[in-house]
Amino acid sequence: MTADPTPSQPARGKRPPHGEPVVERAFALLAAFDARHRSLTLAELARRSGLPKTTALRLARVLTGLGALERSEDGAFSIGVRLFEIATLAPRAQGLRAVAMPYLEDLGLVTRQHVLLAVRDGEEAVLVERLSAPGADPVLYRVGGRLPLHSTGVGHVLLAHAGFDEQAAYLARDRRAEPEGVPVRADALRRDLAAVRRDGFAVVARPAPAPMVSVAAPVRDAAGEVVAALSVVVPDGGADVRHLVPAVRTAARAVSRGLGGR
Amino acid sequence: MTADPTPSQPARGKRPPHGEPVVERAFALLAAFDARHRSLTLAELARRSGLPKTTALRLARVLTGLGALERSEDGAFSIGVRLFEIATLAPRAQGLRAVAMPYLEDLGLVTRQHVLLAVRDGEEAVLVERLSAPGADPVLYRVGGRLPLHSTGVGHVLLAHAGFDEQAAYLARDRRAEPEGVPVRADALRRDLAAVRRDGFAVVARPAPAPMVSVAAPVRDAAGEVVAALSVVVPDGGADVRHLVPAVRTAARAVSRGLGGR
DNA sequence: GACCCGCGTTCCGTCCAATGGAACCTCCGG
DNA sequence: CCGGAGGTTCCATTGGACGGAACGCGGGTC
Repeated sequence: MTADPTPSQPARGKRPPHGEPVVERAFALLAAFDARHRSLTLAELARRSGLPKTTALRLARVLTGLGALERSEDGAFSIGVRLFEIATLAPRAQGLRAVAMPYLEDLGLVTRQHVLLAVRDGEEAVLVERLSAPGADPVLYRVGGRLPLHSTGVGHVLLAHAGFDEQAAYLARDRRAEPEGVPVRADALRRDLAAVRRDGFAVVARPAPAPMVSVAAPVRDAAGEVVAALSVVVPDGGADVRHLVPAVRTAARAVSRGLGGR
Repeated sequence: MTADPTPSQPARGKRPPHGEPVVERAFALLAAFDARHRSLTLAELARRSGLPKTTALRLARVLTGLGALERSEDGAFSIGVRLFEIATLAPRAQGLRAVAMPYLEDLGLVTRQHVLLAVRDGEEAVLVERLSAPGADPVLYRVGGRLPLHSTGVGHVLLAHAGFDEQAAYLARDRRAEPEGVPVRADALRRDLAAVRRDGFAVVARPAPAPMVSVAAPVRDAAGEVVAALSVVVPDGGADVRHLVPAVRTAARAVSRGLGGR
């Protein structure tokens, strides 16, 4: 028995010392999708989530059974409608959107360009809604996508009203470049944010692909806390955009009132 | 060992013979939320999901860490923005919505009432988008909510183009009442569905709370499969609603073209 | 036509992550 | 002062999760 014709014993099923908790792994599968990858094969899913193929398959099947994922006839996975259904119950996303929608539409009809509604999640803003007029210029951000806090109108509003500590942490670390490599000066940004708090609105210009200007205002909840920001984005024609300020602020206050705030 | 001074040994940590898989339990927590319960305390979460309090807390914390749930200062849980972000990647929900939006808006401006966009999920329709004109009548369904397949315009369209087996199964079993208790005749419904397939649109009246009529048409993908339905809902004034048919069909075809279909 | 590669899938021996009762704290209302 | 409910930590136990091996298959290369 020294010379074994099968040199390696089977050694089936070895769980490696440290596996992340199951739920986190399942979530990693969901997180493997992004705007450029809305449909993934099992192999892609396994690669992008960093999970072994077998584990990815098992979990993906469970998620498919729950409706969180869907599987098309060719075997590819995508995010399921059931997950969308649950996500519509998020107070800060769909809940907010529901009360804001009419006012956003009004604003869109008046300005005939883009209207954005965003909330802050950590160090970025998440776009909750975007309305774009048919003739409007390039498409900037995607609903459900993330925007940087510096360099966008809604970002400035959200950052200006963030908690003191969070704001300080952001300013200390995260002053990367954004449009095409221009670094953001922390002290200039700090002054801007103070002005936003004082004036109740933000105006941010972006030379990026096409020159655009954004006018944004805060949305408050019943407790007076800033919970979202709303903005219009128009082409920067050098003309005066200040005349948009009253409309944007009025719309933001209307939404706030819809939330029970002032 | 017959008379034990401490009658019950500690017996800590007893895993009951059958626990559902972890992922399903985590999902049960998410599924505990609904339109009337968008914010739940730990105790409510445990009750509604059927999980022990301890387990509910542990899983809810994991989900909170992942961003699927959020916890407010008063300790209540709600669906998180991160989950919304992922859900926007669902091709059949947000993906569809993105291409349909402009046409829905056009339709809304023309009819000045409600515009609906829905997909089928099992034996129900899920509302992907709803646009309501400011002056429009009562609010019927919620984005992300579910509609019955019989008794709604989009439902008829989706059911009419469902797979043969699924349609037969639905007709055999599920002819419950809907508006206020009127049972649906299977044979009548079957005739209606045939007409929908033949004519390319559906007209469904509802006496329910206020009398409304819905005109719906199918949306097809690149392969020609019906993947969604789109409709306008207007008050039933006895007037002719047929004049809405061309507009609805045109919009539906425009969306289909946007999906790469005919 | 033999070979290789990548994908999706099933199988199953191993073992650690998940489990939930006990116990403690706090905050109410009576 | 006490009973009840909500939220939390602790921890002994074990069954569900794990993933390498192995297979069938389709498509590309030599």
